[in-house]
Amino acid sequence: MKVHITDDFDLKKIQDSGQCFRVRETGNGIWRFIHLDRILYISRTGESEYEVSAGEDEWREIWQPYFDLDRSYESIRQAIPEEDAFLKRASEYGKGIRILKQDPWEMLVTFIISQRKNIPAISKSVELLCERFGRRADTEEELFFFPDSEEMSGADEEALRECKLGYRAPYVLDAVNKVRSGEIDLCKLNEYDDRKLFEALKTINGVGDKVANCICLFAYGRTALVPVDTWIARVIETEYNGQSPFDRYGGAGGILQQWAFYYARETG
DNA sequence: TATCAGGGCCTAG
DNA sequence: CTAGGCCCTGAT
Repeated sequence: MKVHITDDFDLKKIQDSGQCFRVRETGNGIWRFIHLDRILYISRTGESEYEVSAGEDEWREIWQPYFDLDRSYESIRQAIPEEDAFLKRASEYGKGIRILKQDPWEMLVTFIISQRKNIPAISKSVELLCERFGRRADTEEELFFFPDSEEMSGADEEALRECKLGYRAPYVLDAVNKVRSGEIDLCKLNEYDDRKLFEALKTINGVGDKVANCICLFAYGRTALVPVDTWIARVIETEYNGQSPFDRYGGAGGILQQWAFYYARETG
């Protein structure tokens, strides 16, 4: 099926934006995305035209929200004043990135794993986790879904360490326990305001400010929240004299953060 | 081969 | 509030 996307949209930049770790280019300009047990193949076929493997209903109900397509990123870019030269530059450089609305459980586990790792190492661990605990997809290529909390409930620390989780293994076990017991209801958390959501996530072992903000932004679409990692901390220090510029942009701070992160990481 | 840093967080003091 | 320690991997 063909779809039209007129707003900023760049598959390669989305893949490299550091919020998703299982997106692959399968060749010939076709990108593969996985959300829960859905797989999407998508390629650009014209100025604002894309070929997608999904039907109309699935596109509208699953992938349109997934890519946050009801929001105009172009107008967010244009609202940045010229005086804010760095963010102006970063937003143009990162034009095409979207904040993906991904599965909360997957984001919780993935960003617990992410601490003190680089992106290739995160991808490796996530892939091992999928192969070991996830369900195999009914596809020609060997492909595994991200394991849900039930599928991971049989995991012990040793098995997780074999997935290269290191000292994070007990953290992930705590996440499994809290979700399986109902102490944390990832679906219910959606009803909380930003602050409550953030605090609830932090009750899980291994979830600090940075990881909690990532989950809020990349799973719950809380675009006002700004994860501060080493790259963003560096930007705030060197470009803004230690004064974070992101709060000035209210509800869009998290989106600007993503442009800044991408720009800083890609250009050194 | 050795060294360093990596999308941090927890615990002690 | 601040300093170590942590388990490894990827990069140089």
